[in-house]
Amino acid sequence: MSTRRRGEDLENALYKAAWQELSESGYSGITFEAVASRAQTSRAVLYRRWADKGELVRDTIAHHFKLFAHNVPDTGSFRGDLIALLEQSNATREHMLTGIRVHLSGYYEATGQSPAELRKHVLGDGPDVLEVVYNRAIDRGEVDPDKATRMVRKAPFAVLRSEIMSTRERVPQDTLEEIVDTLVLPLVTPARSTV
Amino acid sequence: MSTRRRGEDLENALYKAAWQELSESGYSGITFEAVASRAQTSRAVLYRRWADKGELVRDTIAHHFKLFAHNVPDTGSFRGDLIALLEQSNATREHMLTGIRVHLSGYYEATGQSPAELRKHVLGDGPDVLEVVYNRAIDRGEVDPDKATRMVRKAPFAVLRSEIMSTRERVPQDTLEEIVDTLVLPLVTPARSTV
DNA sequence: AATTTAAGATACGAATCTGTATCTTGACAA
DNA sequence: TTGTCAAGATACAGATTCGTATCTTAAATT
Repeated sequence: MSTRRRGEDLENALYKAAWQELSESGYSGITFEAVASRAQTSRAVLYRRWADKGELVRDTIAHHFKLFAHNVPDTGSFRGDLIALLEQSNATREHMLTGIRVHLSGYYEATGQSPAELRKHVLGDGPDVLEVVYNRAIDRGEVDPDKATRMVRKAPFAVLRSEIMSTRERVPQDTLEEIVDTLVLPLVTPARSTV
Repeated sequence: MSTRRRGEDLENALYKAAWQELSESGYSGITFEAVASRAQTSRAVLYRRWADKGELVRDTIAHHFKLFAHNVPDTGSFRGDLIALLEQSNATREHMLTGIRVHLSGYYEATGQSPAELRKHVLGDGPDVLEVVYNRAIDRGEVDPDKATRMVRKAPFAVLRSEIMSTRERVPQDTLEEIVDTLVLPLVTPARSTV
């Protein structure tokens, strides 16, 4: 009657359940019980894979973000690229990693790990996607390198994060475009006069 | 032997303990047990005041932020006012309310309250401080009302929040000024030509 | 000084979570 | 088809938390 899941199917179901529990309850609130129940399996299945909460949480976070490795968008325009990046961030909720840090206060204490270690474990240390996009835009003359300060570059992601955190929802496409059009472009576009 | 605390003394000790537990463990992790223990009293004392975790958490948050009511700065310039607002936010960590929202995911589910309701309970609903500052600046001609969109107004606080969340520290004054000078002022300052 | 109030200690049964162990039975491979 | 492996169910003792109830004894009030 009931099919018995195996391999990847099962694994994915476990991670999905664990992620949901983690999002709702945080490190201190997540339980093997709740994860097993949500995944419609038994705790034994979980204990075969993870010895304790620390391992479960660490691997769950890593798995979740491994699914959504960022790729460098190439839409032909800076505006398009940046919106695409925000879309990725919006869809994959990678920014939640920062939010989740609040959620994980107990994790660091319990495991003795540092946020940096977790970040490395989760994201690896590849090249900075955002920098690629900006460099291309500067080459094209779409962006004034002097105006695109560190602060300005970070701003749209900060705003997106803030938006998500207060609504707890995915941000609509309009808003992403509004962020780029009203916040970023006016700040980084080179003065038209100097041609 | 041991003096027995009463009234405000006791109340403050309870709130302090509860806030610390809340910060570390979040809504799902906080327990009457732990709070009582940390406050060096017994659970009975807590149950006399709060019927359940929801009440305890709600009042704890409210109490914590009531200590830091915002007042409207009046420095004479828009730049000064905005920096002052950011300083207040930076100092009182009111922005943590948003961060804590992540921490409270379980709270909303458990109580059926909305973030807006909690915010109202915590901050009351006085006039919007930020709006006062902007209106004054518009009257002075320092700010172009058409440029100061909702998104632009929110941005500096989003950036500050983001900065805090990733460093878990208070943001230095330089950074606050950088936010205002490189992010906000260039966006909202009226065009000089139209005089 | 007498009275009232509530702090703080202790105990309770119920519920939940932990970690482990055992058993049956699908799913897969040889 | 047969054998192996692990999914999933169930049970266990121990720990923790819950909510309540009871008792004493400081600390305020009268």
